[in-house]
Amino acid sequence: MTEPTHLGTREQILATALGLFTAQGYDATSLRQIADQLHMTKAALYYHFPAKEQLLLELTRPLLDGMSRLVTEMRADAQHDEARVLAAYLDLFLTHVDVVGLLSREPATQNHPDVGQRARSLVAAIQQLLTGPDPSPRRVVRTACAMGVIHSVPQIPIDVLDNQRDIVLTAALQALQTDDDTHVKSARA
Amino acid sequence: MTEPTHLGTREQILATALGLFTAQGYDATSLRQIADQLHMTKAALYYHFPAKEQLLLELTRPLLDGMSRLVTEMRADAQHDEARVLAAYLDLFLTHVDVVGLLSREPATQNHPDVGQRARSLVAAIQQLLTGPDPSPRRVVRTACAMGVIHSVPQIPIDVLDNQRDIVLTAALQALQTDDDTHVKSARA
DNA sequence: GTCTATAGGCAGATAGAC
DNA sequence: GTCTATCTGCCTATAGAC
Repeated sequence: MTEPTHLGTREQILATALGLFTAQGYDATSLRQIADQLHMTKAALYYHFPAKEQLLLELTRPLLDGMSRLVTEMRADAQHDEARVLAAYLDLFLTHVDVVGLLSREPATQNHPDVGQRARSLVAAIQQLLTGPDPSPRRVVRTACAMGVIHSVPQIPIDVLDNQRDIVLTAALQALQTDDDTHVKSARA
Repeated sequence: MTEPTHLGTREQILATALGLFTAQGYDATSLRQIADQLHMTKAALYYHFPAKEQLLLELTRPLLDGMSRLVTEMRADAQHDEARVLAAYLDLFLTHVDVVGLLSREPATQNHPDVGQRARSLVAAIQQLLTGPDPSPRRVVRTACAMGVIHSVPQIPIDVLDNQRDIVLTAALQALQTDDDTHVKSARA
C-alpha cells in the first residue's frame, strides 16, 4: 500500500498523460515530456507501463466500458425510452469529458482496435439502436444531430456547463423529435 | 477522387495530403506516405512546398477565410438573423466537410497560430456574436448546442446528408431557440 | 523504483546530379 | 521537376547498475 498522502505513481502518470494527450494529442506527446513533468525519466515510466499504448488503453477503458454497458442495456430493453438513453449517454460524457475530448479529437488513436475502433463501433451501435429499425433519412439525420449536441459537450466551458445538464439534454431531445411542421423561415444564405 | 484531366502536381499533392491527413491525422502522416501514394519521393514534394506545415496552411485557408468573411458580415450587420447566420455557417461546413473534419479532430494543428488558433478564435467569435450581448448561462449553453449540431456534420454519412441540409439547420435552430416550457420528462439515469 | 546509456528506427529537411 | 543520398534530431523501447 502507498502512503495516504501519495496519489500513487501509477495514477500520477496516468493523470499527467491524460493532460498532455488532451492538450497536444497522443502522437505529439512523447514519453519524455510525461517523464519530465513528473520529474522522472522515461525508463521509470516503463517500469509502470510496458508501452506508451498502455497509457491510452487504461485511460479510455472506463468510458468505453460504460458505453458498452449502455449498449447492452439498450439491447436488453427493446422498448428503451429515448430520453433515458440520451440522458445516460450524456452523463457518460459528463463523467469522462477529458477522455471524450481526447478520443474524439485524436485520429492517431482511431485505428487502434481496442480504442478508436471500439469507440466508433460503440457510438455506431448506440446511434443505430437510437435511430430504430428501418428509419427514414430524416430520422437518421436527426439522430445524428441529437448525438452531435451531446458530442459538443467537451467544447462547452466547464464553468458554464455546471448545472446545465438538462439544457443540453433538452436540446438533444428536441433535435431528435421534431414536429414536422417546424420550418426554416428565410434561412437560405 | 482525381479527375481524368491532369490536375497539376501541386493540386494532386494537396488532394492526397488532405486524404491522408483526414484518415490518419497530420502528425501521423509522413511526407514519405504522401510521396509514395503519388509515386514520387519526399524530395519532389519539397520542390512544390517548402515544408509539411505549408500543406496544412493551404488546405485550411479557404475554410478559414470563409469563416472570417462570415464574422465580418455579422459585425457589419448588428441585426443579423440567427437563422441566416446558422445557415451560412452550415453551408461553410458542408462545402469544406473534409477540412472541417480534419481541423476539429487534429490536436497537432490546434496550436498553430494560422490554423488551429485562428480557427478557434473564429468559432469563438461566431459563437459570441450569435449568443448576443450579456447572455444568460442558458443562452450560452443553447448556442453551444446549436453549433454542436452543425459541428456534427462531418460525422453524418455523406449519402444521407445529401439534400438533408434543412433538417440539420432546423435542428440547430431548435437547439438555439427553445420554448422554456419544454421539459425533460423522466430522463434521470 | 528509479537511474544512465544506448540501440534502432523513422521523421523532416537539404544538397546536388540529371 | 524529379531523383539519390545524406544530415540531424527525436522517438520508443531495452539493458543493466544502484
